[in-house]
Amino acid sequence: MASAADRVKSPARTSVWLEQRPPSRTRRADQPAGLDREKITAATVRLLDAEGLAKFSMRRLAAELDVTAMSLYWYVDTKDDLLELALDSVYREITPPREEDAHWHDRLRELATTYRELLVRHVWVSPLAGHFLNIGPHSMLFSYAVQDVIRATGLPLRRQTGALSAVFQFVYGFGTIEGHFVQRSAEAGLSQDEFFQQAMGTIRSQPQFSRMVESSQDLMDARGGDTVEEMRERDFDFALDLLIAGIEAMRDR
Amino acid sequence: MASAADRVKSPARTSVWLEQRPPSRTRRADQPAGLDREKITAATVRLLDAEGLAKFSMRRLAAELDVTAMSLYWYVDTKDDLLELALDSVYREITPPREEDAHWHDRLRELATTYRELLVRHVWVSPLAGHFLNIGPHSMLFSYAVQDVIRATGLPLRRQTGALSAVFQFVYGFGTIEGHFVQRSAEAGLSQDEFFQQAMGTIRSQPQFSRMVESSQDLMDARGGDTVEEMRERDFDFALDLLIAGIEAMRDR
DNA sequence: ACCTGAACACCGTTCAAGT
DNA sequence: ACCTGAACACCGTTCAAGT
Repeated sequence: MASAADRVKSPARTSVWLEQRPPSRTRRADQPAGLDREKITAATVRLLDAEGLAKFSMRRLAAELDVTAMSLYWYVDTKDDLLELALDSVYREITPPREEDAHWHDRLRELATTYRELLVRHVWVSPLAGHFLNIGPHSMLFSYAVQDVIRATGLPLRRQTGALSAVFQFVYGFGTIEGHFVQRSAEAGLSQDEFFQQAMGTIRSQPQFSRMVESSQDLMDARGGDTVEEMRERDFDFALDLLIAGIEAMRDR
Repeated sequence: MASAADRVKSPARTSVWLEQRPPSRTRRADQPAGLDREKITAATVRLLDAEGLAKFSMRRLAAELDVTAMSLYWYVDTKDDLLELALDSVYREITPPREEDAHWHDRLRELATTYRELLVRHVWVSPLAGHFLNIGPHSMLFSYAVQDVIRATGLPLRRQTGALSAVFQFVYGFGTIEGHFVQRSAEAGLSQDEFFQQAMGTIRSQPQFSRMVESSQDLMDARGGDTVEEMRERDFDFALDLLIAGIEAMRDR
């Protein structure tokens, strides 16, 4: 039994960036609402930052642009296309450090930090980056910057994809969790420390969890740092040191 | 101006696992539809595996259980609660390796591999694990297994959270991307290799990408392995070796 | 105690029609 | 070329009502 979902336009599109249509859908002076892809994309990013991925809708975006939802479909085929455009556009914020003479340790640390900050600043990037192909021009530039740094490690070529994966999948995971925590704190109207204390308190008050919390108390105590942010900073720095040390060790093996 | 979203039940719930109500909502013989939380959770996992997170809805699940959507709300407060229950339940599949005498290298590799497989088998776990607190009983057991392994590394206590983060955030990111690729291939009705070839072909055919693809051709060529799966396997193994070497190096520093 | 039907306030998207 | 209104087939959730 064929459902509507089975009747797919030929061929199934996997990304906005692979569409054939000329990218000439740009603003013209006589356009009624003065829309174009850039304007729509910018508004999408603004809305996603302000209200989150869950609340974002074509109708909500249209209202923001003083237009009906349907007019957006003149510039974009689907909501997913729009999200892909928004996703790629924020990678512009990562300006690859072009000081090629710096030690790769520092270049790697800088790139990892910038990426982490991007994921925290735009929490919606993490789910979307996991979901789309992410081959837009700006994310491509980022991924080539990553490749450049890995090349500079001196690892044999056949090891480089694995090392790249170790470092940047870590940063992706770290930034995802961090961004989520920041967002939850803000939603609760609390500082990160207040939110952390409250969450721990609630968990500890549940008898079924007390045993588990105790067993990891030593880890928490030894983590060091007075605030949640400080602890996280130490963890991130140490993890990067660990990864760098790992790369050195594998290179000399 | 107060919107409906501002009027929040006191206090804002952050997890099913923190609800106060007695967990006594269990099956009784005389129940019309014979439902209970376990049955509903199991059906949720089945549906999520079969049709994905995007297509999952309360109405769809209800149909699967031969019941109206509203009857589900007797057992669960919101759709999110249900997703949290489903999420935690699959962590049951990770049975922590209880051979405490094995070398921590092997225990870490085994735990990482099991976690990776979980993320690939249930692609919907990755977005949910990023979104919820993930403090259910089964995920707790997993996270304590992780702590045990990290403890066995011999790293000083204050370094352990950072090392834990490096290893398991990497696995999370790796499994997320892998699961997504597997899913996309399956949706397109292609093997992973066919899908990969097709995607590369499409990208290469776009003039705006050819320059970029070329620049990373050497990396791809050197990656080794004849199939996508083989290349991925090598990358994963190497990344784990790198992380283990990094831990050793930091311990002796 | 458990389940249902009707209703509310939303979605993404299509299509024919307007300017 | 660009934008709209009406309509379709969906959502999650509430609430009063049934058994």
